[in-house]
Amino acid sequence: MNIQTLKGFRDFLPAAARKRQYVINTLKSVFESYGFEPLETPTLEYEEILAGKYGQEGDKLMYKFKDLGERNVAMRYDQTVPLARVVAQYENELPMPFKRYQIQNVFRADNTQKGRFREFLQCDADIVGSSSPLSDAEVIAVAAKSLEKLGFEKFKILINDRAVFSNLLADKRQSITEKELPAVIRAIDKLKKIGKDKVMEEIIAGGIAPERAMFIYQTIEFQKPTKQIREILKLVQQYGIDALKVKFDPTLARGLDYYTGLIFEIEVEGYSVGSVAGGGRFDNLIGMFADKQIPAVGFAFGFDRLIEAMEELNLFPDLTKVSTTRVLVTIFSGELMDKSIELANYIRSNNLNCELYDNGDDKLEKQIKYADKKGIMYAAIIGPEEIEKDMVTIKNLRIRDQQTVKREDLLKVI
RNA sequence: GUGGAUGUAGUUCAACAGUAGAACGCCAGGUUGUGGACCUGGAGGUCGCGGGGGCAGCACCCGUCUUCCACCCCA
Repeated sequence: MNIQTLKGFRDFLPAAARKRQYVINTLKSVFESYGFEPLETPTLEYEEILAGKYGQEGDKLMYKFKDLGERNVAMRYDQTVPLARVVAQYENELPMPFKRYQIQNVFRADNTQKGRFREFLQCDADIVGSSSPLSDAEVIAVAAKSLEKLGFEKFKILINDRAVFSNLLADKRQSITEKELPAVIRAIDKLKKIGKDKVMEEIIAGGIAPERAMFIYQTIEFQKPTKQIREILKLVQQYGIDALKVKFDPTLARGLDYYTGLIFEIEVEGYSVGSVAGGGRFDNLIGMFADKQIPAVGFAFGFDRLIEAMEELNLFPDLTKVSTTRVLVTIFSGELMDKSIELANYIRSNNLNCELYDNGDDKLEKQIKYADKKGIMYAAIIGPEEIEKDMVTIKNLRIRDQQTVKREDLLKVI
């Protein structure tokens, strides 16, 4: 038997898991401060719910199988389609607008690569049922405030309006068809990565004549902000986001086909791998299960990139390197074990995380080594000397210092 | 799905076709009441897996899987 994790799946050992939870908790607190509420949906859905919602590629990458009841099921592929299902299924029970955040794993049977896994965490926040620009501004603000809360100082919010692209359709001179548009958008989306020339090549390769491709490209490049965008820009500032951080970028495209209005991406200065968040308005998507269209706007954090960027910029507080255990109570000997158990209970009853070493036969040296390795701040020792005086020795492993105190005074020390 | 690399001790890596090694980590002792240093000793390897040619394979050939990187696509 090979002991290993499945391709594209990961373990998170305590040090890494703590960091992830720190980020998750921070995001939750910001989301909730704006009135977003948690939503959880099942890992498995009926296949027909998910099938065909993500295009050809998506169908290929979806984990699908038959369960023991012979039902055709598929694993959560993103959080937007389940959201649409929930909105349709509980339409009358949910407050509208429905503001929810969702932080769950999604599964894609994609080939692995740097920063790409088969199970990964998505952090979405969306507002369903509002077409107000205030909602557009709010999701941008929530994303920006989240980053600030995590310690990011320098980042850039690029925003654009998909209308820029749909206007191309209306423009007779370019005679671009609805069918050609997604490919053009995908090509332009790569601008930063591959440069203008390659983008032109790709548009042309998609079957559009060179002059026409150039015309399309230039039309986009010199677009002015739409009225919607100007409105949103203004509101975002009122939400307390530094205007210098927000920039209109007509060449911002975002690959996903379903965006209808606002689109935005956030790039962190000093982290070049890519954007850490992205989102936009998708007024025609939620309605795929309901009997009517319901507008929506939202965004998602690329969780792994967020972690990576924080790592590179050193934004994790020391806390995340430290054990959640505050005190390790050592056991001096089997005979004195009772005293240690009692002490551990006492510390715990005072709301401090306290761990009792679980083998009284181990040497004190080994017990303290354990505490040190685990990053525990204090070690408590109760031996014959302490018992005689009815005291306890508390050792600070950080500053290599220790003192012997009365039990009542213990809490003042730690 | 396509292409390129990769796999040897817990970890990071060595080893000309001819007896598998180092560093760090781990364990024990030095130090039977005290962690990060030091000294001494020790344990630990189906050389990813399967096949092939060869007197002989960790090394060569084929297949397969893993991991990594890129493309496609995407977060």
